Amino acid sequence: MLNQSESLDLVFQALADPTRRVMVERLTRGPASVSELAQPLDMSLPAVVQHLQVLETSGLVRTAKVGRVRTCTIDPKTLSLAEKWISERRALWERRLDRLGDLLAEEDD
Amino acid sequence: MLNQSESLDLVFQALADPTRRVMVERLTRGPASVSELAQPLDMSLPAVVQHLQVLETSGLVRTAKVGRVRTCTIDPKTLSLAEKWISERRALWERRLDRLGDLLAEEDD
DNA sequence: AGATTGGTTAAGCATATACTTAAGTATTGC
DNA sequence: GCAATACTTAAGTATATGCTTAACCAATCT
Repeated sequence: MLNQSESLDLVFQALADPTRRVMVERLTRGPASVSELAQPLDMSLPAVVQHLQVLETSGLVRTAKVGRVRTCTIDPKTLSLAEKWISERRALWERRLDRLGDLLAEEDD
Repeated sequence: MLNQSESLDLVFQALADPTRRVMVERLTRGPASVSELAQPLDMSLPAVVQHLQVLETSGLVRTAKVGRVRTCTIDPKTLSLAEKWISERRALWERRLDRLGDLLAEEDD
């Protein structure tokens, strides 16, 4: 099992590549096979599969092979993990700015 | 000027490192100098500065030097950029699941 | 059965990342 | 002025990342 920080490492690392984000975008429109994912991408199939593995070990994507075709889907829980980390920091920062505003207002009294 | 995709590359890449996330967390509690940022971190000062540079070129952090001390603050706009990308994908995926649910419900008629 | 499709494995390579130590440069305090 | 503080610069290194090509395997189609 991975701890929270290691998971975030993997998710943000996975999202840091434009090819992988294109793959994620494609998958938000529904499941796809490996070759469907590869079709718009300008690189070899093994390269696509390597990106797919990064997405899979990050937890962002789940895959299952039926016959000879591997079907890929998004796992939105992992996407939320990253979203939550960011929104919490932003909230903290904004609360701080509010407190700062209050302090300045008090000083005007 | 950077395009949207390149910005996202840099932001997610910046957030993919636990040391840098700790630095961001520290900065959400208010501005800090380089040595204050370095203090809880178990690495050399140049290493911290290198991380700081990654955060700065990603746009997540802004710094300004006054006298001999460099003060660092968060730029929440960049944090929102990443948050927005994720939430949009998640929304898209959830809408898709809803439509799928509707379709299945119709089939029951 | 033989060819095609869809994906996998392995090996190699160029560049990027995450550090390190050593030495240097401006402020600032005494 | 001299020392301490707060970085800064440079150079080196080990590991990771993002590809490539070549060869392989296992379902499916004809």
